[in-house]
Amino acid sequence: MRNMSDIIEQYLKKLIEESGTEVVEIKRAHIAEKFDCVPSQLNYVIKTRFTNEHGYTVESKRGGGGYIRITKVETHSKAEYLAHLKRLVGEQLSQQNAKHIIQSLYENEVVTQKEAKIISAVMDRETLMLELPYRDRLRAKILKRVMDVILYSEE
Amino acid sequence: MRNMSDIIEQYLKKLIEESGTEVVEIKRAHIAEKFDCVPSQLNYVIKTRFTNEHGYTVESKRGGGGYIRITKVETHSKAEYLAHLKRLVGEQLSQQNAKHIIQSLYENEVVTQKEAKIISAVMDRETLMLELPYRDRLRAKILKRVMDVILYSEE
DNA sequence: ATAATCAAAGTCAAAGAAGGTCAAAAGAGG
DNA sequence: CCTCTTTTGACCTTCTTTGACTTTGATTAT
Repeated sequence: MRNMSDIIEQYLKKLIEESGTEVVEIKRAHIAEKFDCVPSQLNYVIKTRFTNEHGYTVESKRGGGGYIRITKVETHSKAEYLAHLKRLVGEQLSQQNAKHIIQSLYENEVVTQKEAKIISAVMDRETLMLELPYRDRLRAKILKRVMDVILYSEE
Repeated sequence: MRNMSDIIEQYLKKLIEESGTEVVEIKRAHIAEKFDCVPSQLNYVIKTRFTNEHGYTVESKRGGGGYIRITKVETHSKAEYLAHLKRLVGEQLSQQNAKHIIQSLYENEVVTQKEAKIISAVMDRETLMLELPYRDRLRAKILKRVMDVILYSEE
């Protein structure tokens, strides 16, 4: 094994596997001590090896009783499909195109009807009280974020 | 459970549930003693976990025979409940408060977990690339629109 | 009645306990 | 060498715990 980050990565993945639940909750300082490194190295490991793209979701809480929770998520072929749509969205997105994409998501059973309605409502130009270059940019940003959540939230 | 505040929160919620009446009345000092903490920790727990945004109302009385009464806001009529939350949102909404409200919607089974995650993602400050007075306004606008959709999209 | 006293609950700010960020320094590979 | 990745540490933000002090309500003594 080449370096600390790789070792910690393996360790965390083993923890997840052994837990049998696809979830592991750690104390940053505790792991840091175990591997004799600074706490922020954990942030580095997580940022480079447990990203959405790698198929993980990370939540955390500060303060007393704080924690970092890493969850592994399944991402079959849906990932491809969503990645494709995200590329399609690009940096700007008209309301028209947004509607089409949401319709596609619904038809492919990636979102329910209610979810589709929520997303549509959010991206309506009435809701996004902004002038035009910005509005389309925000809409693109929102839809791409939503797609990430959809992909990485199916338990 | 990770810390005292979380433990006390769970305890109080269990009390409410078990009472069957959506109300619970406690003695601050008594609970503090039970959990071996200072009385003012109860105020902290209440202020951070039993707010209006969370769907609770709190009344209290000082002096001899004093008490703290926590009431869970009735959610029998979804319309009423959503109207209440919309009023709470007002014209501006911080990310913090948005989180609380979404949590409340989830706990009251008005939205699914996936829907909650989608809505949270949309309202994240990372997503709404705007400076501060505008961002909170947009967030308020979005959440209220989403609530409308939720209300009118079922039954 | 009034005042004094006791019995709650409320407020607030400081201290403590996590985790997060960022950029500089150090290493590894080509 | 030059670039990319990893390691470190100083500083930041968020959340929790604690305690001294305040306010309010009830009771008791004058």
